[in-house]
Amino acid sequence: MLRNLRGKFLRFSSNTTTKLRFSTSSAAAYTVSDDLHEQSSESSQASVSRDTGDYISAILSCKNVIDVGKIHAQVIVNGFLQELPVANKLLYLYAQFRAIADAETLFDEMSVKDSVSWSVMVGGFAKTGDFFNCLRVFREIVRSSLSLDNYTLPIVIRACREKRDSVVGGLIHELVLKSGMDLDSYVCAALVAMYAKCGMIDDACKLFDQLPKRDLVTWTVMIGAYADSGRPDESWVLFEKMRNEGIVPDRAAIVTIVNACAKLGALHKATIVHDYIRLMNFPVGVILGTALIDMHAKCGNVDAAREVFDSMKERNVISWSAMIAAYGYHGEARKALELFQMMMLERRLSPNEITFVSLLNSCSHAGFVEEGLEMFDLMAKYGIRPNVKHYTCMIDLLGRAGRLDEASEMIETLPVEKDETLWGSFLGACRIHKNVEMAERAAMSLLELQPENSGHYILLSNIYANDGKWEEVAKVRNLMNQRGLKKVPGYTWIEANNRTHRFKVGDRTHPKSKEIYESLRDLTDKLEKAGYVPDTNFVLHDVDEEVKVGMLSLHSEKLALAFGLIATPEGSLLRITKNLRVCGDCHSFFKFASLVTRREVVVRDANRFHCFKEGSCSCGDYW
DNA sequence: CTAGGGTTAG
Repeated sequence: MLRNLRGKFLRFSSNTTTKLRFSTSSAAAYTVSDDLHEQSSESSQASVSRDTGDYISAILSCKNVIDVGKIHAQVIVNGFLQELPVANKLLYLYAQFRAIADAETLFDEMSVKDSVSWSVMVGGFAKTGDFFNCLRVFREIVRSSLSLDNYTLPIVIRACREKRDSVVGGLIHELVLKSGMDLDSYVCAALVAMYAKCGMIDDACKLFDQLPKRDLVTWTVMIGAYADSGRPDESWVLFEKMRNEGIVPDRAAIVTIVNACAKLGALHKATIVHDYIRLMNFPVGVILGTALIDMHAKCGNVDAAREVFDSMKERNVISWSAMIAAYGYHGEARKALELFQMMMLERRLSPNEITFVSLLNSCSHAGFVEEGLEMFDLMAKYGIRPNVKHYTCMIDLLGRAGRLDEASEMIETLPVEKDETLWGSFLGACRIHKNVEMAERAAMSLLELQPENSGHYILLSNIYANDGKWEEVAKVRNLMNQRGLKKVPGYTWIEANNRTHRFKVGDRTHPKSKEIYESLRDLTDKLEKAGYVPDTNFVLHDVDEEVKVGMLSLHSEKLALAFGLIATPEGSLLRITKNLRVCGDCHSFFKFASLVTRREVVVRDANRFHCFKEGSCSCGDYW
């Protein structure tokens, strides 16, 4: 049975066979100097076990590959390469210093190898990011009927995770199950992480639930898995559960939950987590610090983000980029640009492609067209070639500013492959500036790229409807029905009294539903008197104008706002989160609402914040 | 002697 499974694994997992690469060993590059030789012969008088230990500690004290090579030479001269612990330790250190070629040479020369030797080789390839060869060596282990061990398995499972190869990963899982080994927590953690990263959250969850014992790492992996799968609320539940079981988080676990809170976007939870970190006196290093910056920023508190940034003793490019992005989300392009200038003054730090995405995004959110163009040109000076994300920012920047022709020309001459986000940005701009032809083209491209996304069909049919092309409308609708697609709901959350409430279009599930609708009707009346005009261009359905107005008033953003108005005390800030981009009509609705109700409203959508105050938005008209 | 989980964009 197991033999069959091994065969199956080998058939499925090997797509190519590569030959081993040979290279000169570092040991060969050294001659043994007299004093080393003397020292070695001296110690050869002693017992074997002591010498073995001596060599191991000598190897451990190596600071670089050259040191390892020197000891390697001694080991050869004194005939200690037969001692597996010694040879394995040499292998391990070559691998640690990423001298994988040296490790391979030594491995091939070793006449006796044990499971540790093999495991170290597998780990060595993984360390250098060569997951292909990592799995290749593992296949040799499987083929040679050596027994699987709990040291090698986590590494190869991680390799599958990195390669997003759930097929091979699943086969390894099967091998583990059928081999009758005890479920090891290292192996399980790796499997859960692998399934999660491959988007198979249900498999990850199932495995996690089956585990007889869960340690800190398995919990952490599962918490992160939920956050990665767009279910950060469940990350939070799991984190509390873990603590209730008496498990104390370490720094990696804390970073994971901070990350989940960033995705949650709930200010209240962000505060709790940060207070907890202070209470537990967790050292805030670069990684945790950066995660905190990101969390505070995404939960709407840029000042707290900046405070963390300023308090950090050490910062890397990621920390700077996170802080620049933080200002970008909040429409503070000036501060983002200032921060970038400050970063340039720090020698030894150079911006990476993400720094520029953050910068360009800041510019596009605030409508800083010229500055954005300048930054885009600056990329070349740092040897960074724009990728599709940079171009998306530029299309967004030009498009929102109404420079559709320039945006369109950029799309035509794009040296990179266009993705759905890029077309989505362009389409958004076309809708803002009501350019039907260009919108049609963008929607068609979206439909080609993602034929399974129902939103694109609705969008395209609406564009045709606006243009009176009813035959085309029917065609698109039919196509959508043929493919059995249904609409995905857009949700809106609002924080009130330390709780988060969720709404979807036309929601009536909330216990205060009746009051919410009354309040909304009231509010709409007031806003219309103040000058708000419903923009039915944003109703994605082919219905009468009157019906469209009715549909607009069912938008989840508005329900959330109406609820916030009745559930929170006057004068307090309203925090709203939307999982899709807020439409133009709601944007204008919020502007008027902030004027009429004298309430400040902060809306987060697609990682952008819109602060509505006294009838205007922090990002001007660049929503 | 060898092993699992953690930071920035979209």
